Amino acid sequence: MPDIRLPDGSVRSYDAPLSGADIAADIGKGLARDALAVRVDGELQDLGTLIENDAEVAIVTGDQPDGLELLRHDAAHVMAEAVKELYPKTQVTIGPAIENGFYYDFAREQPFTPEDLERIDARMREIVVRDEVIQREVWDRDEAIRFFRDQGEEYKAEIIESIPAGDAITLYRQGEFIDLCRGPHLPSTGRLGTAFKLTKVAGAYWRGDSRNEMLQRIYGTAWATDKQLKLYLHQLEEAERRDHRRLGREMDLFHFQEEAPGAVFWHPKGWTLFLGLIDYMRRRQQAAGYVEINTPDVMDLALWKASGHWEGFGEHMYTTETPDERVYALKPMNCPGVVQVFRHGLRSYRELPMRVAEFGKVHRYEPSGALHGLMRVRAFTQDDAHIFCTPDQISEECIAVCELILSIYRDFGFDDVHIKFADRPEKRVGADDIWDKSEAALLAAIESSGLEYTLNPGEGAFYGPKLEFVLRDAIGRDWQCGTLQVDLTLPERLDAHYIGEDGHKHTPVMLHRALFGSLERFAGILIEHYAGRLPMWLAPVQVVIATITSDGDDYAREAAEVLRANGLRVDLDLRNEKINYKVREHSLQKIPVLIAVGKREVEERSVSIRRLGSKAQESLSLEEAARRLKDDAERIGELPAIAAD
RNA sequence: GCCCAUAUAGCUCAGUCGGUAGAGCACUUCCUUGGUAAGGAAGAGGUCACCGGUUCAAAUCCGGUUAUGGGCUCCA
Repeated sequence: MPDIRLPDGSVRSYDAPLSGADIAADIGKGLARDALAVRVDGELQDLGTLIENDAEVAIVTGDQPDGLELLRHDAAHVMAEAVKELYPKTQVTIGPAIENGFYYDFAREQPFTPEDLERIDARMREIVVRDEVIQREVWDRDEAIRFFRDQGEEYKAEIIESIPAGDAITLYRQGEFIDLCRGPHLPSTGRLGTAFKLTKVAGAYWRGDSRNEMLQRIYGTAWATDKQLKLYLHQLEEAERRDHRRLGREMDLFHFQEEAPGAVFWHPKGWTLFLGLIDYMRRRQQAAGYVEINTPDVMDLALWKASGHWEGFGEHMYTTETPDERVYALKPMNCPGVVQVFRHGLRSYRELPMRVAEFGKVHRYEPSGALHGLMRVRAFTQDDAHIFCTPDQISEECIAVCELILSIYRDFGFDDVHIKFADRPEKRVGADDIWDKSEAALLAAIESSGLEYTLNPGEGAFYGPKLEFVLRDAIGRDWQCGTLQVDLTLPERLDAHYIGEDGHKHTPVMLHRALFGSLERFAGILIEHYAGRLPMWLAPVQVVIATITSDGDDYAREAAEVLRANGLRVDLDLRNEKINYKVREHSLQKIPVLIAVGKREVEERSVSIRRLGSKAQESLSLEEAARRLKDDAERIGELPAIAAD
């Protein structure tokens, strides 16, 4: 005779076991209609599962995160059912819910075409209308394997085989379609509703292993209501508008061309942004006690053999062919070069910690399919630094780096940075006890800094564990930017030492860190983050002075000189065009400040200022304007005033 | 690297059944001197990514290469 406690604290007593569906119906008609599943004592279950004892029960609907996830998972099942109906020879594999939607991986010889997607979409809607009951069944493992084998579903059989013998297997049946699934599921296909859309076909390796065959993955998005779906699709379109590749073209920042895949041609405006970032980072590093060096781009391959990079990444390194017998390599990393500077002459413990920065341009032959605008290139500039220190200093230095990174990110308006702790990978150098030490040191640092982080097991660098600072692009793709790595191995391999207090040689600890990570990538992220509307201090052109009639030309030139003398980046627009035209053009170019100069301004020695995103005009004397704009341009860390177009 | 798709003027895109290429914007020149998101006219601009094949004839059909896009794998 269960007493059911509901989320609002109320208790309902029933004199017989009943299901979540019964409870929902008892509470109200609307809830009965919207109910997707039920949470019993915290555990998500099918709506039809009988509740026999006292329990805390919450009815799950599509407007809750876990309800939405169920909906998406069911969308994957319904898609698989549709595909099996339309293309019976296709094998199904796995199909989970993901952020914003779902996918299902299919094995089929012929590729799915966009027309196929339309057919599948239409069939899915039929299955929703059919409102097939979704039933949970418990099967014997071996029987389940036999069943799927008989159906020609080798992949499903393989999945079940990897489940320990003796475990019960749950299958879910909807109409003619039966799929292996842990569940829970919606009570029937009708609950899926119509707020879904198939978005794309892509390749994906079976079990995520590139040695395996490639399956066809169909992606879709699914929501609780049509309104939410529409909103999401609209957001996607908006995000496309801020794609850095598109803005890079529109704003004349950079380009790529076929002769140099994965390498950037920076145009004057883009390079101004790039230099602005370096300039900013130099100041931050100087303030944080770093020195800066520069090391050769091309060095003898022997150096990378010693470091271990050649062994691990030789396939991704550029090497030279010269009249020399020696083979040189284009640097894919800065660390070996930095170590050469450190080990040049004797170092004392008194010099530690020694924080050595380098804006190093590195070349890596990345797989062709990995290239992606500025985010993933084959030639990029790291704001790299290596901190040589004693074991005692690790923790303090790591904490300082974390604080520096986050402080810098805040200056650009990134306040929700994902931090991941990546520990030892399978392919690595260095003894396990060394790894124990460096992992513990990095972990202690992140713990004591109080930052939240997630684990990324086995994803560390080959020489040490790392923290990854992850930022997100316009359409939600994550990119690693900053990184901090503890390395107890490379200094030894590259023969770096210092003389300790005891007068003996010791091997220093080396911390590798990059804050932006790749200048190219960070610039790309920034462009998307600001939707091209860079804050004044970063904007390649900060002010455009536009004349209204040619009578203003001389005064406009003079005004430009005054502003430039105040350190501002100013363009002049003296063209024989109407002011409306000029306003439109420079607004589209996302110039932060537009100054119009007409008869009135010439007479009053004033300027009329219009800021990006606002229609308001402000009239100031030239001197006052110069003072204020200079102030604005020097103000770092404040978001630009972004108004909708 | 793997799967799928795409490649036409600086940009965005048309181009039917295979018959030697078109628009808008941008650009140049001229007219217009206009007060806050597109003033008017004229002109110039293309080895249809590249290589090969089929054909009397290829932007169009076929094969290959390269690059790009979306994913997967990888990312010192």
